[in-house]
Amino acid sequence: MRGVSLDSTKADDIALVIEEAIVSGELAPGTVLRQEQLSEQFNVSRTPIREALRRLAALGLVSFVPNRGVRVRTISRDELHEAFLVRAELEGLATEIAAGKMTRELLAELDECERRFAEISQDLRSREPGEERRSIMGEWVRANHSFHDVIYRAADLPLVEQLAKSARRSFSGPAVWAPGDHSIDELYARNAEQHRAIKQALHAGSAAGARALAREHVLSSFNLLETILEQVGAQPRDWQRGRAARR
Amino acid sequence: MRGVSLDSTKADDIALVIEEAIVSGELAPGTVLRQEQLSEQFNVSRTPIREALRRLAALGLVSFVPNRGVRVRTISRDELHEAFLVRAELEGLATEIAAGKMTRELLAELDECERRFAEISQDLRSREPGEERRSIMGEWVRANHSFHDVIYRAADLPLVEQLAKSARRSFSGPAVWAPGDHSIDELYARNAEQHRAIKQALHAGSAAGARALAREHVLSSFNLLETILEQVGAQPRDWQRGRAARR
DNA sequence: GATCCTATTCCTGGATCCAGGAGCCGCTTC
DNA sequence: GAAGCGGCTCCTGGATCCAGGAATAGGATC
Repeated sequence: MRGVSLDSTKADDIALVIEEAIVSGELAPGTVLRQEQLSEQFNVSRTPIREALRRLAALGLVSFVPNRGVRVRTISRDELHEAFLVRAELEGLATEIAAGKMTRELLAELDECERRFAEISQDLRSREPGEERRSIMGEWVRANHSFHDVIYRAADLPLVEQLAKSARRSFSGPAVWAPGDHSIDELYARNAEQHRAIKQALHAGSAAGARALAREHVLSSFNLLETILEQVGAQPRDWQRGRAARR
Repeated sequence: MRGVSLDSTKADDIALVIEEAIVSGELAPGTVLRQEQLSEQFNVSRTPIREALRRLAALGLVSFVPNRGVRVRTISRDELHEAFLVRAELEGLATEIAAGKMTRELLAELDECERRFAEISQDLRSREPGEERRSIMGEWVRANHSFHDVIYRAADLPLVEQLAKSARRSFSGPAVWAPGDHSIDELYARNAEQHRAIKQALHAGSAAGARALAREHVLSSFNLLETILEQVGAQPRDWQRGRAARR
């Protein structure tokens, strides 16, 4: 395994790797995770694997059925909606608090992130759908996160940050929408505009404005996302109790 | 162990018991949890204990230091504040959503919970400080929870509910404040009033009003709590890396 | 007498082993 | 031919065993 940090257990390392795989969409929702398979994949015994899976289960990334194993959690549209509602409130809160704590350095950093994000958004929209677009999309997601991370840093609310990120995690965006779809261009444009507005509100020190903007930013992402999902025809499957149910 | 539900592993059962012990304050913050001690206490091997501890660590109830064990998480005033901020937003959200979904049955149930809560609050205030007061306080906490639970049930937002409860959990109220202290009588009175107001807003179907009331309800609890903690003189200890750090 | 080094002990993390539950397949029986 | 029953296999959950890190106490050295 690359990057095994000192002062961490194998279980923790493995949990992080699996988590990353789930969030990135590499492990599709519904995938069954076999302890033995994972243990040989990571060259460890099943013990740390089980501890890692316990952790992921507690975080809600996998669902756990006693004596029957774990599988990557599928998320229903309702749950997705809820996750966005929560994020909207928490990001609103964090941004409100941040408004009163922005230093000159943080504002500069925010400007830079905003600029970069706008640049990448523009870049993305100018490209034709295709494979190279997918790679840039990774950049886009990262830039998006950096922007919000600056705000979290300013707000200095670790718990809020952790919860919001965990809610953000519950939806592995790029893994779902088709990168070769121009209908998300609207998302790029709108998001960039919203980031700009949030940035300005923070410059102005407007706590209430920043909160409202951040909240709407998240909610509008959900609305747009929902229409995209409808077009793509994503089908959230219920899977409790498994395979060829009946017949 | 009492109440081992079928279709659950020992690790899960144990995690729940320990969680309860932590939340109720039976296990004081800072307590070191030894695997072997727990294993003989529950009459199991260390394996399920470790899995239970992993789960609690993921939930944030204990902090985990590799090779050095776990201890019950101490919470700083800042963290406590944050937890209340989060709860305020989430309860506000849930209550807003609930406002549009209240059925006749739910309203009746809410009335009953509100009535009971007011009754217990009144009962508590009329008593002199003492041991019997502590037992009633348990009733009070339960009644308080039931009231909010009705709202969560109406809102039908499991994720929000889960997160809010986890935030609520982060502070084990009755374990901290002294039951023989009349300064919290104000809390009882104010909480009862606020419950009544929230109930009325839900009857009126006022989503915005219900949200604001619920949010302020939580925030005001924190404010009052803070003054009480100051009186009691609670001292949140940092403990990272243990004891005699450099004299 | 104080400090640094070392050995011992304790405890956690990981590996391996064993028991039991769940699904499946084939056989039997009606 | 279909349904019910019993055994087989796979896989998880739990117990036990082993290795290594951390703290401590004791001794050696300055």
